[in-house]
Amino acid sequence: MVDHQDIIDNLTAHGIKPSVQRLAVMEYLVTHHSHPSVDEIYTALHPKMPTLSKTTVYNTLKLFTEQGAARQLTIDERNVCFDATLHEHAHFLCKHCGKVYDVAIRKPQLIEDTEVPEGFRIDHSALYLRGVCKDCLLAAETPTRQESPE
Amino acid sequence: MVDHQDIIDNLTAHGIKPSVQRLAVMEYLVTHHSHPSVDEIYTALHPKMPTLSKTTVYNTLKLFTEQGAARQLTIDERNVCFDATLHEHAHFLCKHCGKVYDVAIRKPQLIEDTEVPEGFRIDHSALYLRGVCKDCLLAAETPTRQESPE
DNA sequence: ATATAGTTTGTAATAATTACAATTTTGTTT
DNA sequence: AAACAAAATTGTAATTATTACAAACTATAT
Repeated sequence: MVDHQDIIDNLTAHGIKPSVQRLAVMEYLVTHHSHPSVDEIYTALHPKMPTLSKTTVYNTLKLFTEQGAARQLTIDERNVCFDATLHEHAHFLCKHCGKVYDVAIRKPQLIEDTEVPEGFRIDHSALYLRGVCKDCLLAAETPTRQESPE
Repeated sequence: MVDHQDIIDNLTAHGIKPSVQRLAVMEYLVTHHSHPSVDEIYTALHPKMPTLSKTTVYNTLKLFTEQGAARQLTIDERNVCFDATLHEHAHFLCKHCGKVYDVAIRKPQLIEDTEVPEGFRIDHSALYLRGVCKDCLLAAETPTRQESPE
């Protein structure tokens, strides 16, 4: 459903020259909402682009983040991951399977709920939730019915 | 102002046996609200406890987190850091100096502002803000009055 | 005093990320 | 279209955070 030209326009609109590698990374981001890590993106793209370097993936995602074309998530302490969905939303990390889910925010502007000290400039906010996702809860329940709460 | 016995009681209340090393780490946490990293804690304690191992600091903070005696923050992508303040509050990372500040939350229960999917279990939420702190803004303004907004 | 479990330690291994110089590609000027 | 300059990509090496793990140590119970 994602038009190639849309991706080019998206990059261009963020002041990013649409090279083949950058297009590939952005295309991966907009077609996979799994909040991939650098390694995940590299591993997925490498077979079709054997000359792609992991450094390029790092460089590209850094550029995307700086130019506001993607968001860097630090919800998972093991590695950062990325999201090209730009509207305000929260993220949920399942501590069991490690998946990161998007969660809609009812009332935008979370910052207004905080008492940010006078004189501080806020550029960005992130709401991270942790717990166990539905799939993992069901899977844990079914087989033995013997599970620790953590 | 923090009584040694209070720290012992705090650990015990969380089911943690108060060894010398664990006491030292917890004491550091409750007397330093800088949201220290493992390395910061290790470097601070090592001179007075030359046999202390960095692995022990890792083990100890992992134990604290698991037992609910401390929180692990993933706001800074460079390394995780820790906080022994347990009441609900947000964190602010200054992208210039790297300091992490506590920020009070006006209305608790941020989770209620999100549309968490049916069947998910949420154990924890974290609100992370990023920007530039007052000190860094002032410092950037004074000398030249020539600053890029980022 | 001995056995046992729990804790700490140091080292080695792993994994994520960054630095950097060489190469390739792209764009521009002649 | 050749020559040049700038930008982007690549591969390797270095750095850093974290984890694995076995040995040494400590505390506790018998």
